[in-house]
Amino acid sequence: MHGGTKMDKIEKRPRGRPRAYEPEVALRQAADAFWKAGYSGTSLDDLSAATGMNRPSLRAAFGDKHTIYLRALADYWGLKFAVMKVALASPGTLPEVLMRVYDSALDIYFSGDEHVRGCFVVGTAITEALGDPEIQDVVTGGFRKLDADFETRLREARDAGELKKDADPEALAMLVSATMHTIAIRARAGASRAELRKLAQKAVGVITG
Amino acid sequence: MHGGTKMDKIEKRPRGRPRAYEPEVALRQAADAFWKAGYSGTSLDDLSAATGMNRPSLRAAFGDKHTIYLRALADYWGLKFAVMKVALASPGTLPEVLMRVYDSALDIYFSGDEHVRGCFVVGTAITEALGDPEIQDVVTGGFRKLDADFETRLREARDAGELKKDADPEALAMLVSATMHTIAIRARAGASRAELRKLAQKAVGVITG
DNA sequence: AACATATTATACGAACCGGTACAAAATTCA
DNA sequence: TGAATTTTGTACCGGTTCGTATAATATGTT
Repeated sequence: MHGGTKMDKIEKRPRGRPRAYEPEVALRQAADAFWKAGYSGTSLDDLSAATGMNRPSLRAAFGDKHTIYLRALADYWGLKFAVMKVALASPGTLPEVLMRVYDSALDIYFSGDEHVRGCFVVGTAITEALGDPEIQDVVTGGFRKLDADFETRLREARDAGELKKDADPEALAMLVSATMHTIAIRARAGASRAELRKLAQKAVGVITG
Repeated sequence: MHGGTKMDKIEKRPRGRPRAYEPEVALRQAADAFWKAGYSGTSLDDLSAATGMNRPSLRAAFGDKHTIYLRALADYWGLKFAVMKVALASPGTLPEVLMRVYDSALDIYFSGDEHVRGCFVVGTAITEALGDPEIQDVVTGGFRKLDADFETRLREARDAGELKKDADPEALAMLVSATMHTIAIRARAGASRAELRKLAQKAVGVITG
């Protein structure tokens, strides 16, 4: 539970008073707070309560509220990219792979300790994106990457004969993303995991012909 | 510019000091403010500035912040339902009708005086839905209605021979909604109207076979 | 033991927040 | 003209928000 993966932190302790938190853990807890109530709906006191750190420590460790949010957002994209990469590279037929994509996404959307959370980007960044170019850029970049990854996999499927020869990988990738987006939205709106999985199955059925 | 549509407001003036605003106009201006920055990101002072009304008047006329937001949300759904109904009942082939659906939605999403706004629900209500059951219910109800309207139209199309006999109207309706949702999200993330229209065309192509 | 260093904890400040009391203003009615 | 009625505008309230200055604490170094 505490064992290190690489060198078990034999790093010489730094000079002063030791930290009372682990940066990675605290940042994840901060992200959880944003995930629940959004950027504007989360105060520094909320972050303080979520992490156990007081405001000055929070500031010293991660910067101001905006910076903390951007870090949480970047971490979320990192997780999503990694999970999607694994799912897209998994073996099986195209429908199986796509269902693995959606099941992996649902794992994230329903990863809250008690309740649903939906997608961090759709649930918190989309609202802020209009008035915050920095957030907007990160969001747009992430969508572009996922679109491209889906399209690549669909092109492979077409070339492997899993789709009709005249199938349009770009168009189908848009629908794969669209299905992801509708699931993200509906999760936050209260739909059950079973319901969303069924939706994904129907979408995959149409997309793969 | 000021002429009435029905009876030109010959209604006898009420007793006291006359209102300095038109309730419908003010409510729309308040909705615009929420639309830009979200529920948590909009203060009563913001609403006051947007409507020209001071806080006490705002309160007396429409209730507290939460109530004002719920009214704006209900009005938005009303507009969206009406516009979708017109588009779905319009003449033409199924692809033409669906493109009219998306063009109508884009009319709303790009109806801001200066910038894009995206979908009011996706852009502002989804973030709050998790922690606000009242908002969540309204959002879910709206989605359900639109899903049903799309499905009805698709079933008609199938029965009219515009879709394969074994087409699944429910599955296709999910994809019609999903495409709407991805457009709503991407609009807020900064995509251009032309780009989104192209996306819609590709999606309609796949959906209608 | 004394000092240097890094973090934590408390407390403060200025601005903002949602909401409201109260007086001033504008109108109708008698 | 003056009373009644309704809205507006100002000012205030308690609480929150973000940020920071400052003191206390816990460690390594000499």
